[in-house]
Amino acid sequence: MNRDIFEKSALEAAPLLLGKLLCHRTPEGLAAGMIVEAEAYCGPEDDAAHSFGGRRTARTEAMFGPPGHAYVFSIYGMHHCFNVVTAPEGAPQAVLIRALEPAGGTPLMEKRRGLSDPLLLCSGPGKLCQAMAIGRAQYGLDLCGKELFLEEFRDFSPAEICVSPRVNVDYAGTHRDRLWRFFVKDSPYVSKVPRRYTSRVTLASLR
DNA sequence: TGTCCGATTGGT
DNA sequence: CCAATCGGACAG
Repeated sequence: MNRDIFEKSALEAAPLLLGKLLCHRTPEGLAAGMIVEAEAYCGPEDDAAHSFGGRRTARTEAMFGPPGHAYVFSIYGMHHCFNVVTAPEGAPQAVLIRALEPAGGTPLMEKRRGLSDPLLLCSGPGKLCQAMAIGRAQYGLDLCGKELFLEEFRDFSPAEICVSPRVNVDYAGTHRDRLWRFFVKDSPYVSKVPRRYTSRVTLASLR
């Protein structure tokens, strides 16, 4: 995929990433899934972002780097989350990929997840990292490279994209209720159907 | 070094 | 609702 989409702000890039294929080539084989859910983390001003206040540490370093690279972090001592770094270098923004619709290498995903229900393979940020074998080793990888990369797949019209508040960021202050989660309308592969959500509205109204 | 806690998941 | 389980952030 062309890098220009990654140069946009996280808020602009998140909905555009829906419908793209996330692919991971490993010695075990190729696994791929279509992105159906993503959240924007908007940088220093965003209370929910790891880069809030400009926090720059070994963990968040990738977010400060050039766009189109992987920001992977571990959580709860047992899961990983995968983000696409967006915005120009120096602007620590990222898009959390929250769910995929399996699209290739499904047997490999089933083996890694230890289950076969396609609805449960990648319906959550931790689940998709396990299914795709994304972990510490993929931290910082260039997503325009040959190992972990995105590909054009299909497009969704604004009418097919819904928004809701982000998941599990109640700790965040003023940005807790921002409608910065984007997902494909009626997709059974979304991590969880939010209580409240609306059809996508204009970018301006999201701010 | 010590303490605290989470952008989750799976089971009650 | 709740526990699992540990790397990372930060205070001292």
